Amino acid sequence: MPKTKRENQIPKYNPQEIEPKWQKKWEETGLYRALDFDKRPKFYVLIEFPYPSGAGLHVGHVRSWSAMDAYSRKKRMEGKNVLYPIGWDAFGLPAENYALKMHVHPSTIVPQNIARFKKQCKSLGLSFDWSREINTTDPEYYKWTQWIFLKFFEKGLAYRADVPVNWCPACKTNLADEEVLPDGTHERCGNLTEKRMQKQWLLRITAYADRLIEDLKLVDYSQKIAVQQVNWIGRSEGAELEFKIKNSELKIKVFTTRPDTLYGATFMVLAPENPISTEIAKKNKKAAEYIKRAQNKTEQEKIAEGKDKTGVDTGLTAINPVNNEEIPIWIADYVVMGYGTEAIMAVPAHDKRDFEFAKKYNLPIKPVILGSQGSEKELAEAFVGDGKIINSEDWNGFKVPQDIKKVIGWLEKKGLGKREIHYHLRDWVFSRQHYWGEPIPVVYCANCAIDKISNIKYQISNIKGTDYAIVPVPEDQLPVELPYLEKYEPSGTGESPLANAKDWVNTQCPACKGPARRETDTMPNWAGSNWYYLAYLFADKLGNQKSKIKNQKSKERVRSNVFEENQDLARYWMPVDIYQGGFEHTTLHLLYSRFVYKFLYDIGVVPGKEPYKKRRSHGVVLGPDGRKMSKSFGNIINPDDIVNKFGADTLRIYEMFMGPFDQTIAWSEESVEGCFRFLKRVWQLSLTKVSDKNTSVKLVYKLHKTIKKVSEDLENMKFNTAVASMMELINSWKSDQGGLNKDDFRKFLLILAPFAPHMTEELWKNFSKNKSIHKEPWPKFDTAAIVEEEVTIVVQINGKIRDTLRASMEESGNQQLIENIAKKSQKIEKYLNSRKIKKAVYVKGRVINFVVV
RNA sequence: GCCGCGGUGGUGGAAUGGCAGACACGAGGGCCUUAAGAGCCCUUGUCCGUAAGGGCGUGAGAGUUCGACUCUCUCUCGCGGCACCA
Repeated sequence: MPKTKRENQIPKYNPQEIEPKWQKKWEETGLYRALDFDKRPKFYVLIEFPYPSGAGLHVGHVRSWSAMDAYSRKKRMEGKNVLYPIGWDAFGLPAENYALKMHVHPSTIVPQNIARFKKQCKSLGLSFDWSREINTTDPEYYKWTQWIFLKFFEKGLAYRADVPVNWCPACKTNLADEEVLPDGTHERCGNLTEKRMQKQWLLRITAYADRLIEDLKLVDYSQKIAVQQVNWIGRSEGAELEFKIKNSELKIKVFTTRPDTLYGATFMVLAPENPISTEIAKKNKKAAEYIKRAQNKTEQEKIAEGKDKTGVDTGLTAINPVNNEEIPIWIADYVVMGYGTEAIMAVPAHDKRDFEFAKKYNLPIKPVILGSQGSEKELAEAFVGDGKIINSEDWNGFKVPQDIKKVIGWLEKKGLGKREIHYHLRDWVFSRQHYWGEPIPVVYCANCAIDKISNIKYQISNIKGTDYAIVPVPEDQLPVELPYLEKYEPSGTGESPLANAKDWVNTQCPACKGPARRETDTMPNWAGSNWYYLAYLFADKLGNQKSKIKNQKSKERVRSNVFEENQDLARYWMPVDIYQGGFEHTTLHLLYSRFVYKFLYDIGVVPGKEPYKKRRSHGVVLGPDGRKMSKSFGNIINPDDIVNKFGADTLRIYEMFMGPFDQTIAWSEESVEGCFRFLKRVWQLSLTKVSDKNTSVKLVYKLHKTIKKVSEDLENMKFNTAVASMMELINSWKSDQGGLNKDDFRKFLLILAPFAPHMTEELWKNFSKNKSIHKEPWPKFDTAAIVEEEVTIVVQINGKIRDTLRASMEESGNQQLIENIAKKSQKIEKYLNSRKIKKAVYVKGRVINFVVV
């Protein structure tokens, strides 16, 4: 006896068999290749290219890429020429740390990791255009990362300076401000960073601060992202003023956003790091001690200390430029270094911090702003609201904040101050003391530093008492290749391990041909991702097709400039239509790459001001226990396991179904099974309930509703409800007596295709022998089919639902008729009995509400 | 402190100002099976009630409205960002 009748007749849904088969086929036919200059409208979908870690693909990658894959597939079906590329961001600390841990050279381990990532991506059936694969560690790629640096240098936007940097003792390198979390820890490794003075390369991102804010108007970023960028840049407008120190040549420069409170300044505060503080400390022991103590505090000590303010009176006085009043000068660390002028005029009556400080040290408090209900009595707290200026001679009666402009105008006219803008954003620290990065393409030449002409031409850097000219490596000598180093551990001294590559370091100066030293610092791991979205456009010229390049003579290839030569490609493809990535990159990669693109625009090699037209971020996928996935918690979900057990289609659908795309969500194994069940049901129904007979009116209605819903939801990136609506459809299909007509089933397969590309391709064989479902046009819903013939109208009494009634479309247009039907209902009659109807509100086809008394 | 986002069943979550809880998970019951699994069917916000039916329900409170998960205000809790930033 056969086991059951069914099992013998119907082939089981077997993703392990179907999926690899189609993946192979798609690759062979180049199904997802984007065509340059194609006549169809272009559509550029970008996901953040991964850093190929040793851990392999994360389910978080899958969430983002599957969803954008579905989006890309729909766009293709809608007739767009879609570019959906992938590459590898393989330089940087994580790769190097991993290599150190595994005792394998990064140049060996990185390709291994890439191979694994690639295999995993392919097993998901993502529709990447693999012909454009890029790798930031390829010399043909980083040659152009270096070229961009040279351009920055040429325009004076890359410079070396002694600046306080964030040093990570664990990673043995300095970091950019953006890489340090508010508690002072390194965002990658979690170790506490320290402040150090060090000579560093910086990129002048501050020169672009206003444009980075202003041009957010040109793009569509989600509110959250735009706000965070604006906050980070932290623009504030105000005035800069000078206070003379009594009996001294020194002057204290202050920046204030409240020049209107100038008459209320009762003391001044210098940051301990302010050079004037240092000067004062020379003759004042107490001040010197205080400064020393303040500078030794770590970030965490400062946090522990809270807002409790400390300070020291210098005994000196400053002269208020408006009224020549003499006020004491203090040094206190609540005035921080690195912002403004590192000195303030303190107005305790109208600033919370100054108020606290004044109370603690018994300093005078003088109100100069009167609020609407305010009085001039002793203040219990600082008054920071709007009001009228008082006690301020010429300014009395001015209203703030409106009249602050007038105050600044007044000050400017008298030559006492000027309008000034300050930013939280600081220049981007662009050098790292690590091996695994792009070498910075400059050399240091002592000889050229002596030469007077060169002196004008080059920046001079003093290293250990000797002046060196910083000579850029000429473009035709790029790339400056990273030498192979057996030992590449960071030294911890602040010097890059590259300094040990003597043969490489000692070189010839490109300018004077004399002996010179190469720069040994490398670029941060953000360097390669600054322009990768452009690299995809001409990937074939960036080492992507190695064989081609190796055949060319080296000189030929350096003479050409990929940016200048491929502007037509950039004009065709740029800007990116939608850029999707992690929220954590908002003030890192996203901000950096906008800055770099703007620079490239300024030097005329890219066609627009902004690289990304639209930016959305996705939520993090947490472990099943609701915590961040991590080895130490043992809660990591490996996508391979899910693919092996349920197939890629199930994994993809689950990650889209799990919740709203932009929301953080915990993994749930049981819910994955639910999605697997869904696909199994589709498979089953396709084999049992598809026929040549007409689909019932009800089911046709449901189908077209679903087509409409899925089309809209995909467009709005509401992947979870798109999947839910298809589940609803199959529930109706399952319970429907007849099932779907072949042609209607075909339509259903088409809308499912972006979500479950393998299964739908397999089932599509019944409709087309040769043409892939992914080449088919996106179905349109039939407006006539979704017109309802009958509607349910809710009957309310005073807004409470008491009954529902069915009416034809025609009837629903007649309020009087509906009212009458409703009134006749037994349930309603009960409520209307002996009560007076004050009015009846009718919303056509929806609700009839009787207001009764 | 400032800015932004959010609070809906046992769980993840749905709902152009118009039937709250779609869809899924979990749970309970049943069918099928030697059994397990898979599959299928029913129930599942909560309280009262055998039932019919009814009361209550979207963090709390007020408001606007014929009608509020949805809009406004106040509060509260949670998440994220910025922060002695002058």
